[in-house]
Amino acid sequence: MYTIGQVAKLFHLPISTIRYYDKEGLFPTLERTSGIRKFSETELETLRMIECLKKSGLEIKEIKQFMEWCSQGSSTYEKRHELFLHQQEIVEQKIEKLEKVLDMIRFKCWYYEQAIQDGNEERLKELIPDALPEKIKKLYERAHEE
Amino acid sequence: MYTIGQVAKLFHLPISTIRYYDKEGLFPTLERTSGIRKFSETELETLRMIECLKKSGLEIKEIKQFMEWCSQGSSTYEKRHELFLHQQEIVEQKIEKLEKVLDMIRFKCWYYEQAIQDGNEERLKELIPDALPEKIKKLYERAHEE
DNA sequence: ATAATACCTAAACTTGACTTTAGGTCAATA
DNA sequence: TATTGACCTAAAGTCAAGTTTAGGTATTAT
Repeated sequence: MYTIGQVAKLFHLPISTIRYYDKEGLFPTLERTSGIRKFSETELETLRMIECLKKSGLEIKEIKQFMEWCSQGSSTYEKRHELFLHQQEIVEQKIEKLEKVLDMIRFKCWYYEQAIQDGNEERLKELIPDALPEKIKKLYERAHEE
Repeated sequence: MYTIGQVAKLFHLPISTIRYYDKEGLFPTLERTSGIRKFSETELETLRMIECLKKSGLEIKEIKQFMEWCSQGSSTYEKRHELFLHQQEIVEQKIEKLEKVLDMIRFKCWYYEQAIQDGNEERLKELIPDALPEKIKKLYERAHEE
């Protein structure tokens, strides 16, 4: 069993955030002794899930929905499974988009390295887009497609 | 040259968002004819940069700073280069974190498949963490490390 | 005994990134 | 001629996700 302060340290979160999550109903089975929250292993796993689902793009409300399903038992296994299947796709798409962002950034890194060497952008402007070195051209194209 | 409406369509953005970016100073060289904004290729590339930098986690203020550097010419090449080097790291870290999130999600997908088959979580609870199948155990551990 | 800590609540405040509203100009179409 | 459509502004409103404030309790350290 952990107090809110201990949990805050474990997860590097402000206490106020954990209270806020509780107020929003994210710990449906959280117990208290004379008003004071007692966090068990269940709540720690819940917090891990909250962090995971938040990073995957869910809102607090939606996470609350999921936590409600959890406390409804075996009848919601299908729903929970579908949620994760869906979030899997979402996160895979997020990663793909970030890979594209990374190509744009890599292109710009190269661009400014050249600009620093040249002292201006005259030569570079001539190169774009067709006369770029092969590797750089690929970055440029992936970053500019659509 | 494009009107704001054309740009909005090209980028699938609401007109109000583009006006907002302009108000925040994100198009330092944008020209107008009798009050009406005229977007050139420069502004389109700026918009691509805005989207890229936003996805990499920069705030509008910071993007504005970058745009100011752009209009200050060659004296800011170094700063701009450093910004991209830094954002490259940030985005690489973001991707790593999302890979970890993905492991948690994959674990949960497997978990609920099992729970659906079993009709309950009894057997599963016994398996965690040591008696999990090798592949699943790896997902579980990566998702729970730290 | 008093002061410092760790906990509690309700309610107001903050922040960033937009979006909406209310009002107006100008050109073209019915 | 009137109304429709595309543009404009300033200012207010919205939304999520916290954070801060103001006030209170209970336990422990000096």
